[in-house]
Amino acid sequence: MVGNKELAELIFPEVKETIEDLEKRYPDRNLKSGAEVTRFAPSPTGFLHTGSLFTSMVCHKVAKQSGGIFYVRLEDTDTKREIQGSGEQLLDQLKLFGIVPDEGYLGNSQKGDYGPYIQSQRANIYKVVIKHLLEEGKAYPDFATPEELEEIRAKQEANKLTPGYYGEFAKYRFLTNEERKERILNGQPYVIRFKSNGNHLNKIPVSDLIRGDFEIAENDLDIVILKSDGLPTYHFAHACDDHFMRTTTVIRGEEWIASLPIHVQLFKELGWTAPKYAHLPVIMKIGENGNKRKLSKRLDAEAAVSFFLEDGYPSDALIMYLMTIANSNFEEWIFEHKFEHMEDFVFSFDKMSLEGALFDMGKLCFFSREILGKKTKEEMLQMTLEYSKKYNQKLFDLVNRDHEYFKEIINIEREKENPRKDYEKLGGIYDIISFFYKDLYDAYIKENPLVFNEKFTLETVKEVVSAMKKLDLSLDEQGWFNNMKAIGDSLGFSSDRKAYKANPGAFKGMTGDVAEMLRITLTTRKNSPNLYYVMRILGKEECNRRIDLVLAK
RNA sequence: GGCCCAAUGGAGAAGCGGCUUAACUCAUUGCCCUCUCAAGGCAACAUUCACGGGUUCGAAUCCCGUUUGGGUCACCA
Repeated sequence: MVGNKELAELIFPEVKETIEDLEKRYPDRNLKSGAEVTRFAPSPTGFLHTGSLFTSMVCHKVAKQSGGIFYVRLEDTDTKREIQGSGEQLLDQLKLFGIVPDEGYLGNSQKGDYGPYIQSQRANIYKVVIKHLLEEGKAYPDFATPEELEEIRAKQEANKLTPGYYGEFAKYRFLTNEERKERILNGQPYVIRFKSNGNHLNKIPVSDLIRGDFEIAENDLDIVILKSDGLPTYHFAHACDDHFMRTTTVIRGEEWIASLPIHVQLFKELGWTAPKYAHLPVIMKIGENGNKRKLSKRLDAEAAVSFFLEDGYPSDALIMYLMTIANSNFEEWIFEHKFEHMEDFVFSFDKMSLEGALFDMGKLCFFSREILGKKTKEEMLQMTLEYSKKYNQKLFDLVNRDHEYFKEIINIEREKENPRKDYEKLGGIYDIISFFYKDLYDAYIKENPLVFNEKFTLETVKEVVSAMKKLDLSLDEQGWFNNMKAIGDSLGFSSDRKAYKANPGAFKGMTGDVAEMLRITLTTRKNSPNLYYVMRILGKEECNRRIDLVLAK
């Protein structure tokens, strides 16, 4: 007669520790009441997803605002999908968004008393727990081959039964320990499954911080807890790790709701208190078929956090945008606080929408312009340098020609009450400011025709532009403008808007038309920063040189 | 298909039985101001809350059904 203990010993002869040992090694955290311990638990399977950033932001926020702990745990149990180095990159990118773990996996190192924080290094911990389960008869080795599993599934489908390894279909759960021992001794491969005592006809109450209370069918599947490679599955690792790492609140995507019965059961059978759960809605996008679907890394550029980094959206803009999705009252709050100190905002789960929001690029751009507009010229220089060095060589070289010149340009109508907001991302700066640089302007003029308002003949344009050479740049802005108005008037361009509107036929145009011609001449574009400052930066000589260039065309 | 969740404008949403002729923000459109933008100011944009029933003196709010959308059913997480 082979007992459970003997079987457990046969499977895990090297495991000497007990659950009690683990409980002692990982004692309750000594935190003030109300302090939440949260975790972000990514798999090193690729780059940081926007949805993961969203989740980690919420985890981080909840821990920080409660005086708790936020840690990162690397879930690298799927060795087949693992991408080398992606764990480090995940942490690097998180950091760019101000999400820095208090403990756990830090990329190149680990920190904290509840580690290791990399699941593949926790194999012995899982084995201790599984050995215990084996001893209690709550787990068993399963020798089913993929073919057998497929057979079971086919049979279930043919009979319109729920697919899965459960009840009578869980054929190896009925083996005697003798039979198990024999197969193991024969070297037959196996996994360890949890022996479910649930019935899917029973409803169990579950609780979610966002969705409230509801009922789900009890789990009756004998789920795999230890794969044949000796590593645990997500469900089991979740129970063990979040128990021994003393997580108070598990915050994860809503795709996990369906497996909640498994987790509830695992915690119950292990005799542990389950953590609180918050299942976050997923960020969506309208798909090709017109329906909503999850942001897809393969289909949607904005699904990868690197996309925003590469284009140079400021990290706080993305975080602010994500927070508006997370908490509906955040927007009003951040407006009141003039887009500053968002760390003071108090997040709450019940202000969270239950439905997945559509990713709104336009709104992100709004936040981005707002934030970039508030930076000082020094900050802009630093940010642009930092960004372009990594992602935009062309811009990097341009800025490095002359830092002071760049600051002068970028500072036009900045650092005032209502600053300009025409930079929506750092990556867009090059196109907006390149005309300031003589060689780039010349190169452009050489290759491209300037497009003036077709209302006016080329002769008119030349007449006006040429007259602009007389503009006095030593005047202040108002004086300069009056100067331009006067010149315009003398050429038949009304400086009196009302007079012009009352009798448009009496004039060639308005001062606005004059300004536009000059602007296009000097900047090649219809839109540019404040013309007065543009001209001051360019200097009288360069302005006139450009005018002559255009006149000669 | 089974199970679970959800449904307010172009988007994010407030709303928790009477204070709602549905807040706020983005977007869009018009007007004012204006050298272009930006900013600012003023308007417009859901006569109605997916639909149908019910409860109630009273429903976007509660209940039921329908529809639609999302999630999930692995030795992936």
